[in-house]
Amino acid sequence: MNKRYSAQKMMIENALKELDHPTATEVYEYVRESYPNISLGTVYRNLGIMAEAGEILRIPSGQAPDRFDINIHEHLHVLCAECGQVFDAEGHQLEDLLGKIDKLLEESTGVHIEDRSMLFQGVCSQCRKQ
Amino acid sequence: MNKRYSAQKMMIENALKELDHPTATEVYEYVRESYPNISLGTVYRNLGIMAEAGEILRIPSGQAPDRFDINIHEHLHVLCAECGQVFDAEGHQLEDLLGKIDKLLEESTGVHIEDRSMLFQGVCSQCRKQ
DNA sequence: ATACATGCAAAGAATTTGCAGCTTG
DNA sequence: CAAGCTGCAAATTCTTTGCATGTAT
Repeated sequence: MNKRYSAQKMMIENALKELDHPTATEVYEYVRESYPNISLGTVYRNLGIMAEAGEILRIPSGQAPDRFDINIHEHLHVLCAECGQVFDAEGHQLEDLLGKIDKLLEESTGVHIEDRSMLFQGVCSQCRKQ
Repeated sequence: MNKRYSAQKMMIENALKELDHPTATEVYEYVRESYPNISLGTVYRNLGIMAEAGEILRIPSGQAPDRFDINIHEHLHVLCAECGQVFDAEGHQLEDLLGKIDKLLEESTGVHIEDRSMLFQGVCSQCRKQ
């Protein structure tokens, strides 16, 4: 999967680093500034491949376009339902709580938890003011 | 929001009770068996309204169609990656931990959490034996 | 009555895909 | 050179919406 390293893929990776949880279109527009020839299809293709390979994270948001995250590190996402912005959260307290949840779930369901995807939603402080 | 109680809405609610986390299309097909005239648009419209009103849960899944859950009650889903079985989990300990996570997130991100969708994955005890 | 809901079909948005041509190893 | 990737555009898939008509309160 993704054997060759194209200039496009590098630019897409770079865009993911520069932008904050961008959508495919946002990545497209960012890369476009320095490389106008790139196509949206290529962006989608690469994001899909990378997400599939576990190199990046896909954040589904239901009614809005998916967002992508280059941060693989254990952390949670909080999505503002109003403006669509994604906030990151992490910390040892959070990890602690998540670990306890895993344990509870393993006890009650017998499933050995290996993976979790969680999305929290609400309204951010800025949107609440409006 | 949804002032009138149409036969269609009742059938959609019933479908949500009968089916396990169905997609809009699955609801449509279920209702259709007893009421062939219902339209997919109506199903989407009602699911959207109900989700918006907090009467049901929308579960975004990224590349697949969204799923809907009539169970508003605090509970988690644990999916066996091997056999595909979905386990439900709930309890006051779990709620306690989730509440704490909400609080932490609100403190660190400023977002007032109103909704969360979480999916845990692993291998169930039965599949582990094989 | 009349405000709201429906069915239908068309529109819209997000994402995927087929294919010919260019690129990388 | 061959396998893979790109750009383009058309196709798919999921979801929403406009409008004329039906229906619950």
